[in-house]
Amino acid sequence: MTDRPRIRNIADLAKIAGVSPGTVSRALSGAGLISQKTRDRIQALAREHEFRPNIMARNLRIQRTGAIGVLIPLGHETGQHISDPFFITMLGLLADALTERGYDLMLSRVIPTDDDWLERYADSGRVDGIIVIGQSDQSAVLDRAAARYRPLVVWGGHSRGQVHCSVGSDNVAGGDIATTHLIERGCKRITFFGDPTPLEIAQRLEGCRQALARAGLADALTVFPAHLAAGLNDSDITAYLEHAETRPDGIFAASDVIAMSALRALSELGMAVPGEVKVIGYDGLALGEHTVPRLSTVRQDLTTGAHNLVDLLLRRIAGEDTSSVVMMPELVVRLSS
Amino acid sequence: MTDRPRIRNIADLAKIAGVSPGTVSRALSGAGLISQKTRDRIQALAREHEFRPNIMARNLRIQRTGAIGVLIPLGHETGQHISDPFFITMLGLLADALTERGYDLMLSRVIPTDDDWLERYADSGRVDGIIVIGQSDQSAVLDRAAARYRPLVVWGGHSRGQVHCSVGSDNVAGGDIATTHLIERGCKRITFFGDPTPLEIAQRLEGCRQALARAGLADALTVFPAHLAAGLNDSDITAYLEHAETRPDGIFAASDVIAMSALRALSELGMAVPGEVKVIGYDGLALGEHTVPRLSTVRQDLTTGAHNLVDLLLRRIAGEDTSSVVMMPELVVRLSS
DNA sequence: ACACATACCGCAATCGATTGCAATGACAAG
DNA sequence: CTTGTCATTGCAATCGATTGCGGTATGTGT
Repeated sequence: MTDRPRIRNIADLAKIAGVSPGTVSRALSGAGLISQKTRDRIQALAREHEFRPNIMARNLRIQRTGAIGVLIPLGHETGQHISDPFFITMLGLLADALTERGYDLMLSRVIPTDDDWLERYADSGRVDGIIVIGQSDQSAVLDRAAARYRPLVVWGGHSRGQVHCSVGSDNVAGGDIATTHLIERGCKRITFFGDPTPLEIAQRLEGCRQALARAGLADALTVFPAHLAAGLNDSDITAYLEHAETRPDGIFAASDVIAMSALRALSELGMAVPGEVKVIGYDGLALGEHTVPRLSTVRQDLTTGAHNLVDLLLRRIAGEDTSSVVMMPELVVRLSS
Repeated sequence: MTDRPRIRNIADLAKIAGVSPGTVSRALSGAGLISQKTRDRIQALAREHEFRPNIMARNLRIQRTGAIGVLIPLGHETGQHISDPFFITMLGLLADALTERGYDLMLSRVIPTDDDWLERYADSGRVDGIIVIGQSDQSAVLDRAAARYRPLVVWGGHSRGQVHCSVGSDNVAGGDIATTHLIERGCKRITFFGDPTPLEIAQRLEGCRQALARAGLADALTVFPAHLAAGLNDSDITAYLEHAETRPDGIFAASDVIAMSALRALSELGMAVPGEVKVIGYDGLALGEHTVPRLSTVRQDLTTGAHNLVDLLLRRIAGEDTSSVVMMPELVVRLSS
């Protein structure tokens, strides 16, 4: 074999090819003026020696990394895990969307301790742009970072006056849709399951109130601040349903995960769904298709959501200015309501 | 403000600090001989100007990236999505484990078209090490890459003679445990739900056969090659159960996701679980706690699995030689069996 | 006051690929 | 045979941080 001396960089390859490093670079990177003959020759040589140019060096020179950071701030609830079905679904979709566009995905879970975690990450030069999943309770941080760092988009609720560019569904409308559906099904005593600390949940609750008010049922609402995290809820929810003074005949869960917990609690208490209690979730996750009974829900189209996030981000990276996108959620009636 | 000229590198900062770039580097990176006084002064200056050293340049010089690549090959089944609950759970746990050890996680979905995707990725210099989740049908590729590229570990089944370092549960034992449990519960007609193309599934089926043989029920087994992907199964499974010549009284599903589909199909067909049919899954995912009835399963401890993966990988990065780890799975009896 | 050790700091090479500009060569027209 | 043109290729600076080595200032002991 002639590849005794391992080829470790473009200069080595240039030496055995009898050309300059610059020529090798042009031959391998595809672009640039170079004769077809030498290009073919050098590419063949590179293949033969299993040589691939070092990406880090390229990144440094080129000033781009080809990677997008996906950050998941877990501010309001430390119990909420990165393996939460919602995050995870979104993550998978983002991975697919970014791969299609030729970007890698750099995942970081963030537990905000200080208030410049986002700016630190942005300045580290590790990524070309950042997608944050969920505002959690970090809106201020997001706004401050967005003012200075352009390639940043956020999945979550949209509020008037926010500085950062966000993609999300209209949570108020979604809350309204869900509640209206329960009302149409004849529910008179509705309980909202969810802790309204994060913006999106608060908006869903607002939509819920709005629908009830319109129907003249303003005081038919109870709010039970269930955790977002799967698993933390189960005993709480069971206890709540068991001891509630007036049992609800309709449950609007702020997420599908919470709805699943509710379904199981109801089943254990022997309360028929949808006979005695009707249940509707929020998100439209795949797991809702597998519950018994199948879960009615308000679907946010996460697939186009992910595509929107990526699309806006890449346009921002290209220097464009983009405004937020609010998508319309959609009622999915299955068997739980 | 004095920060008119934006500080973009340590040379700029060195200039306004009146020292050399090298000194700034030493001051910021913590290590190196430097007086406490200048260190404090320079760090203060850096903070004041919101300067953070460029990671790419550092990576190039240091020859490490601080990132680990997590690859998910989707070889045997294109329908299987990255948002599959199992992948996603593993991904979340890996993200946590890697974060703890100070590494970032670079996610890539891989649809193997050629047979050097792994080596290409390894040589790109983008990451310090690679974790592959699931062998899929790529064992040959894994072995070839492992022979040359040290920092590589794989989640999945272990087979004699494999070259790559793997972490996983003993699938044969797991299959045995599940089947033995069904037998003890009195099942006489057992159906295995799962396509045994991937190594791990084949091993679970083998364990199943082994347990049946031991109990003298060798011909009590039917195999229905259900897809691994959630959602693709539902109509197939319903159709199968409806028309099967002899209805099973015990179902061993090769994954919890398949088991969920089976549970729902059974519920739709009005077959009582666990009364008429007993069901057991495999994996021990959180979603099994939310089904109705709660799903019995064979748990692989994914948390320690993820920690093992990270641990072995970091030791390999450090130059150590490590051998594969096979963890013992554990029976979790809930209400479906 | 002198020799010597010590602690800091600066210099400059280095990591590996990219790219503007200059230089070389080939080839055609005059 | 000379000059002009164009296509290729080489040269060297550059991206930004790190680090071994050598130099300078400071401090100690006599």
